[in-house]
Amino acid sequence: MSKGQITRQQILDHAVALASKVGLSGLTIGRLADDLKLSKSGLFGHFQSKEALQLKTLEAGAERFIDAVVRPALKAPRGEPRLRALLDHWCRWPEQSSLHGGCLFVQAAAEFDDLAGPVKDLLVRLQKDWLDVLANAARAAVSEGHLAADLDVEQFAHEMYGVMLMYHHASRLLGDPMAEQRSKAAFDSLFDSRRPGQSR
Amino acid sequence: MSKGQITRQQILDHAVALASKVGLSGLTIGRLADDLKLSKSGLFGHFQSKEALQLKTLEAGAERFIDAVVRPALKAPRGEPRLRALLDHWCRWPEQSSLHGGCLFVQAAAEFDDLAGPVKDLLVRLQKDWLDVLANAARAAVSEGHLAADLDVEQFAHEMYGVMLMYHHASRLLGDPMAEQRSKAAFDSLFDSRRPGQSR
DNA sequence: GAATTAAGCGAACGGTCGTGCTATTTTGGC
DNA sequence: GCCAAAATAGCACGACCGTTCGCTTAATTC
Repeated sequence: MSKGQITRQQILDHAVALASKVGLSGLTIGRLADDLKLSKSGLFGHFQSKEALQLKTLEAGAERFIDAVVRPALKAPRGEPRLRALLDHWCRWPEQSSLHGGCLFVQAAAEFDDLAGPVKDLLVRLQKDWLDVLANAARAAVSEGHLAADLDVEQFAHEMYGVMLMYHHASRLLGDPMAEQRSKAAFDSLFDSRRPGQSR
Repeated sequence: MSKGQITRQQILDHAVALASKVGLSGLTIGRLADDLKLSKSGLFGHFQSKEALQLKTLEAGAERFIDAVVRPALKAPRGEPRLRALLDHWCRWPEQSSLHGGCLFVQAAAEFDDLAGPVKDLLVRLQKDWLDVLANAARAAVSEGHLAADLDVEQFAHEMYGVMLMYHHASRLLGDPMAEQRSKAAFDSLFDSRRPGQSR
């Protein structure tokens, strides 16, 4: 890997962490350069615009997300254990990836939800991919017999992500010490009400 | 009401709408002044700092929230109907209050979740109040016999807000046309699994 | 209607923003 | 060890940021 690619990677590492705190808009080339002891123009040269930096930062964040959440969860057995692992790893992924500002995507979602453009497009694609991951895991749980055969897996993924979003909100903004417990309970009852043979 | 208070109110009206799009940090005195055909300094004089403007904007948003969500829902009968009304009005409150950028508080939550200071403090207070409203409505549903007597009402409020957050995410960021339907279904099953006499 | 206060304007301040240039240094292949 | 190429620095730019000041105009009070 060439020198340029190395520093580029270092930049993105820090950019992901910084953006999790201040958002992709709050992400600033000057601030980034100061932190990394580069000149503004030197750093700028790696990307050709701020928008490109934002896009690369999102992509880098997605890679870290896969490493911290998706891949580890794949080690858990298909079905219920894997779904639980996805929830667990999701709750821990910001701190585990040293994102002291919480989940990068939750942050970005609020910023870009009504700001059309390439950044939003990428973000939407990533979030849909994530919902697909959840839906596929739910589908596997169905075929394992852990969830009801007639389950709407997209609906399940939707509700499961809702539990995660609320965890993020409660733990980060409200500082609720019961946040994790609450979300686990929410997931439990979500799961329990969809078990096979459940009266619905 | 004096002249000053009138324009001050107009400023806050627009500030709430603008902040819902660009956030409380993206909210800019210059932009605000341009839109309202005021001078920057003239507008600035109404508040003495940007932080004060942010605080007043949050407060103004809270008033509009109460008018658009809480008060209308109180017209519905206690118990299940009122809970459903809270969900319905919450989903519609951004557009109903012409917040084209979605819920001001969801936006602000992402911005300030790790930015200590008076703005975050106020936001946290408002969000806790909102969860209390939900919990109290759930408590009423218990005493009406619509929900199980041993229900953990705070837990219920937590899960219900999660459904709302996911609605916001799905409808605004992802543009999912099924968002409302999904959230209604999520609420239904949340509610159904807590009915009195439900096996848990 | 005069006196007093409030409201708003315009210009300016020091900063930081993203983004261009042009040099200079560093790197890597020969 | 040379030389082209890549990486980085330095500097400047226009724009906008929050904030301050002194001034004018408008509203309120007596």
